[in-house]
Amino acid sequence: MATIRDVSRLAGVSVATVSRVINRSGYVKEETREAVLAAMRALDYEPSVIARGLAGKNTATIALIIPDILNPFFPEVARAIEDQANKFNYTVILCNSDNDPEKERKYIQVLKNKRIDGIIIASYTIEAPQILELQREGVPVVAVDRAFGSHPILSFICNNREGARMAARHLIERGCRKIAHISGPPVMSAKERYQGYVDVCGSESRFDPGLVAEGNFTIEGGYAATLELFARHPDIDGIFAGNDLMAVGALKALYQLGKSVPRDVKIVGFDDIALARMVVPEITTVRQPVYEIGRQAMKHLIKLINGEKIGQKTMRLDVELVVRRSSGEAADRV
Amino acid sequence: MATIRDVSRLAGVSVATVSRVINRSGYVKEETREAVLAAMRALDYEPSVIARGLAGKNTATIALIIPDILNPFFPEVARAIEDQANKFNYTVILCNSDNDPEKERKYIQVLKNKRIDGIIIASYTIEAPQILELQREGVPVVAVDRAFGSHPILSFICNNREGARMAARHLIERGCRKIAHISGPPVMSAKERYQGYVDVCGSESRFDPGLVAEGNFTIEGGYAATLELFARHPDIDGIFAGNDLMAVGALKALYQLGKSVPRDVKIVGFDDIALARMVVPEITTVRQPVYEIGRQAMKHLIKLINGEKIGQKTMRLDVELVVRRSSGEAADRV
DNA sequence: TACCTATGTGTAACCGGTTACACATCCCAT
DNA sequence: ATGGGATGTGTAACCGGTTACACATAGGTA
Repeated sequence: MATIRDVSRLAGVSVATVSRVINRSGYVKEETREAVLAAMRALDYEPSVIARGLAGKNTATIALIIPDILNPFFPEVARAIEDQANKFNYTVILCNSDNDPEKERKYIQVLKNKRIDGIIIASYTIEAPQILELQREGVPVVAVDRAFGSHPILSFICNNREGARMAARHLIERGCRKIAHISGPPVMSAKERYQGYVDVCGSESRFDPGLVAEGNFTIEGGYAATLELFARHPDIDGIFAGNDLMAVGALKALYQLGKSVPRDVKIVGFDDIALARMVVPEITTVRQPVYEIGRQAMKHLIKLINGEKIGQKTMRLDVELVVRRSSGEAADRV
Repeated sequence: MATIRDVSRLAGVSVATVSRVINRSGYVKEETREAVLAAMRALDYEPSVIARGLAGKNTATIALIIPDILNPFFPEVARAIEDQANKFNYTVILCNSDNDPEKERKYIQVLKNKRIDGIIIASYTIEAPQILELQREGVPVVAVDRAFGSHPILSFICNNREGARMAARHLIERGCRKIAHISGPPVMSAKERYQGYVDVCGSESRFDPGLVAEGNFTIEGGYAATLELFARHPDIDGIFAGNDLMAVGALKALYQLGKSVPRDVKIVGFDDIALARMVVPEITTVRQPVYEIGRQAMKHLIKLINGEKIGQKTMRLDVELVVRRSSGEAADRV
């Protein structure tokens, strides 16, 4: 690998000049610039990221901290971010935090030590003070799937409450009279979705707090919650699950109970992960613009890295109801 | 952040001595060692990974190159590797290559420039020469889910052919008389699985090359292949899909065709990704020890990084048949 | 006693970039 | 003519580690 001194020697200039050409900084005569570029090409030279990192420049590396890549929601986030990062010649370090604050802290420590340029974080556990501390230390941070109230933290999140309302309204329109909700764990997005459900169904005459059960955002949780709900209310005819995984769990439970979806019970999920289209019947769901969230997160992280002053607050993206078979009217063999 | 010179000053020794303590290299008097350690603790010192990287040492970073994290097989690989890497204080850069050789080449270029310590690669497209070239340049490489014949390349892969035989035999045992195969794209693992299927079913009197269709390892592919197969042979009663995704596609197609699984048709997949347990009925499949493959890959990559001389060849791990509902005998409402 | 080896530590160069500062021109306004 | 800003380039220090080499001392052996 050629070094900057090799280039400077070949071009007959000093390393400072080569550096100026590379960084488009300071003054360089056009002729000199071309000579340097020619030398760089001739030597197939590429500046060492490590060396520039040490010299205080960017390392062209960002970190993505997520709870668990095995949760099918996160590969979609990761892919969006990786694509976007790639476009800007950034490289992504993947960190699974398992929602373990200790693991998170350790990771952040290591990442700072590696002088990564910024962090995109999707975590239920991290709190505002920790992020503000990072910012103070000069590490740009963008949050996704999580908001931090009025703290000056840039975060991209979807309109959970409105999405939940759309889901509930859709079930009502499809003729459901008794609509249950499988909620996520007590984290922001789950709470907002619950709120949306209550906005629409809370005033119904048939409403009952027993129509809500917690499913922890997992298939198993959705399965168990569904069994629990039907034990309490055998006449439930609509389920709004707080995410698609739990909707799939509900589907399995209903199959177990001998109920037909959508004939006997209609289901709506949230997120629109690929899994929603993999099962039979395909699941009606509220589509989060995950790819767009990833794109925006990365785009803005780069702005922060480049020192642009941008307003740091919660950005809400619109959701969209995607109607599929699980809430369809047609008789169904399942 | 404290530097090595801060530590050396506080401990009253030279930076060389501090470095010796950090790296357990050379001679250091026990007393001195303790003084240095105390100073390090007092200053909350951690050596800069960037600086050691520049000075020719490891960067404690490895890269994982996979085709696409959206393919549900790869999050499982990624998680195993990340866990293991973490345990040894390594950090993982995630690279989606989309099986695009050009993208792969570019990534490898960037990774070399970042002086990563090694690469774990799962790619259908990369060929032996490129890996051997990397090795020559001093970059340790381990392949997973892919083998390179007799080339001195360390790779971890499962026993595809034997697994396929187990799947086919299982279908026969469950009473299937006409067993079709949905094959993957023309890559090594798919070919081996196809071979295993032929080993068992090729000699059956009812065997016919028309019982094989290609499904490209995707749900859509499995779906289309199934429709195609049944158009040719409406009496197929068993399907061995080359992976779980295609098995799920087959499931959807059979539902479409009004066939009941497992009553009319039994299905066996391959891999045992989480999805196999998410659908109804759950899919019988040949379990690849993905986590173990990841563990071994990382473990051996570290050995290579540390310069240990280890035999570099293909390591095959055993598979296991996991019987679930899709090949069960009970009548089924699906 | 003289010499050798093992032990212990410091100095300074080096990894490959960036950049503050110095210095030299050139051109223009006064 | 002259002072001053814009332009152009080089020298050398610096980022924070590693390590070759030099040097000092201690203990053992011939």
